Amino acid sequence: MSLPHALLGLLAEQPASGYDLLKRFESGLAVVWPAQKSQVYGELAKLSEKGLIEVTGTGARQRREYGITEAGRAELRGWLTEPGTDFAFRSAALLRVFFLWTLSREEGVDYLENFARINRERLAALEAVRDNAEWVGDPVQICGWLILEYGLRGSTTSAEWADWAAERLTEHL
Amino acid sequence: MSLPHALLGLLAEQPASGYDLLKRFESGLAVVWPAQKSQVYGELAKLSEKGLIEVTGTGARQRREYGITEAGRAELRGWLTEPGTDFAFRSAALLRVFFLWTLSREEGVDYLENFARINRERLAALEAVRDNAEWVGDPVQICGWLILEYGLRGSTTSAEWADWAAERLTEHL
DNA sequence: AGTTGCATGTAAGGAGTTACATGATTAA
DNA sequence: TTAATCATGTAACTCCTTACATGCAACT
Repeated sequence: MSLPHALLGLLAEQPASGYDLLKRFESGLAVVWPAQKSQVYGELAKLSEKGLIEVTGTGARQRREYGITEAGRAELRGWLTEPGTDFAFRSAALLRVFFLWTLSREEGVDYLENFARINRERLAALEAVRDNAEWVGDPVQICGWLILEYGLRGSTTSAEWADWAAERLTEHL
Repeated sequence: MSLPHALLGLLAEQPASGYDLLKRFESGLAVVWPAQKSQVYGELAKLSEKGLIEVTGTGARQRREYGITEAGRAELRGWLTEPGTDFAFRSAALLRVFFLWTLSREEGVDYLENFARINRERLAALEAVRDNAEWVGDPVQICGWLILEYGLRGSTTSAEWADWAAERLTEHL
């Protein structure tokens, strides 16, 4: 159950509407946790029912702004500090690699080269984010910076691995 | 839609029962794509209805063995070669990092140190797999080996990043 | 006779995706 | 007045998880 906690985390920083939250997902959070609008609006309703967030104001175009409650902050804290934390991750792109032996060598190598290319594109995009940001050093931004660095290191590692894997496939298949 | 394709991929290698497939998920595939038994049995029924797999034999204890059909191989091939491939991944562990600023410095550092520890444990487990395996070099095993190497590199990168991130948090928060 | 491992599922519910649907406000 | 953007949702469906449920076979 991560989406509700992601919303609580964003609202812990400042009040926001569903629309605002969706934009903040797209620019940043979506890299590690994508979310659809129907799901965000649905979760906001549930969180509100549970008293973890509350409507703090309304605006033009039936805008409804939510803020986190004390109960919400406690829930967020629990999620961040509980010991049995979920480290599972899923990647369809890696799953495919298990089955590359069913293709020809050329097709397999193509797949891995594409894998490398996608990761280099992502790396370039993240470098642009890093270079264009103004680093003021508030705690929120620092955590974003940590994730950004993870992205930089991770896409580099992935791209290099895919190059290596393409060579191994060429050699051994 | 990855689970049905994962099953097709495993059956492309050799016929197997739901039980067999579950064991093969646990030892290997589950790292990139976890699956529950209820889901596997359910998917097998669906794939069979669609004609992508078929019952190839029965055994003791109502064992039912499935094999992939030609239509199934075509479907698998399509999934592996289609251009608009899904590179999204989800990680609750990284999502949490976005919100470490809501904790104290000590708690944040604890989280990252635990992150590093988990990755070093995983690394050790993968090294054991690598060192205990007999490498005969058939195509199926080579693809497994590529994934294993991804795991080794990825957990190393993740552990080193977490060390680095813990230092940054200590310095800047 | 009892335990372990093999083998298959159902039921219920929550998480996530895709498509559809509506309406208000602002700027060109 | 038209288009873009802001803003909120519902409906239908699939995917995934957890808990429950059953029974056979082999070994001790």
